[in-house]
Amino acid sequence: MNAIDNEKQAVVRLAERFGRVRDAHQREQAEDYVELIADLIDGHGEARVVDLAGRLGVTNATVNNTIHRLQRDGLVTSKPYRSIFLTEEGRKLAESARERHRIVRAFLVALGVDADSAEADAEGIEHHVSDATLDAFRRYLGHADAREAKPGSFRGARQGGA
Amino acid sequence: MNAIDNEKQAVVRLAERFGRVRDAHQREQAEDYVELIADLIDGHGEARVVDLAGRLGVTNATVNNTIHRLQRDGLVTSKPYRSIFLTEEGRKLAESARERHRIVRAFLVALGVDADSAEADAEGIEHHVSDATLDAFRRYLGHADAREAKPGSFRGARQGGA
DNA sequence: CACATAAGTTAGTGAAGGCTAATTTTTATA
DNA sequence: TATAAAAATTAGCCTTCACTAACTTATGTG
Repeated sequence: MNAIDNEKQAVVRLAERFGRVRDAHQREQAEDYVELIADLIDGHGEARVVDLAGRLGVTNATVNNTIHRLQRDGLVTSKPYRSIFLTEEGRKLAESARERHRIVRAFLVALGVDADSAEADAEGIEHHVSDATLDAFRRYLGHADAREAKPGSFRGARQGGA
Repeated sequence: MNAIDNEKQAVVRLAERFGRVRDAHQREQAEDYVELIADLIDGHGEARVVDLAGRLGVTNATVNNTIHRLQRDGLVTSKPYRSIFLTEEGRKLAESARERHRIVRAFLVALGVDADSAEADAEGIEHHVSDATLDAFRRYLGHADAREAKPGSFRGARQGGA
């Protein structure tokens, strides 16, 4: 019953409570946005439309539309011509998305996938891993760490083939 | 340079050639449809709108729309009020989707994920694994098979934690 | 064979999510 | 401070993908 579990439950409740942000694709987009917004705030001090647009590969106008949806759904706040902030719920969603992203990426790297592919695939996979799978990834990382300590054993052959 | 590689290249060429079926979400939907159509043809002898609708959880009308798009994009053929067939290109796409699905599912099971979660997650993950990651999964399955033969070593602890 | 039911299709609606072009606001700088 | 550039917004358009309701075609059974 740790902090992450609490957040996970909050996210589940959130998903159930809000009629909107209901189907998988919308949830994915919401997660991508709040995760990116959190990263921008941490890295730049603020998240602006133009930064999101650049990183997501869409136009400012598209980001603007999406931000309005996210605001309607209670995940972000922003006043016209000002930068974007996460609500408490948005922050929780971002945290849990980041955590999954981090684990998936680390898992793929531990499995022997090159860093670029691992990052690219983690981006897509993070939205589709159940708790059961995420736990399996965590377990594997635990064992991989243990093997790291006493070298000589198998750790994913033929790294870097792309 | 095996048969699967040839198909993979064909799929890549297909994706590049057709202006349509261009973005990730559409590609995923196309893969889901052709994979399901292939399964239905193998299992029932034919793929009908009503079967697709039932399995995908959408209405007949929605399936109809999508089938028209897939037909436009050269992946399926169907005459009004008749069942649906895959084109050669559709069949190749279905094959490669099935192969990825199979590997992802087997990999998750080998990692200790329960069968139901593995199946559910594979459905989503299969669309997001690069060749590099798929190779890593295959390698792990190879090693897991080897360990299977001489028991006693690690094979994913604490199975069955939904 | 008639006709009820199942399956498939069409028409019309709506939201999501993308774009461009035009406009407004903010910011930076000459 | 005036003004140019950057950023944000709005308006209008498009496709996808979902729905319901109404209709047509196929199918199976009395």
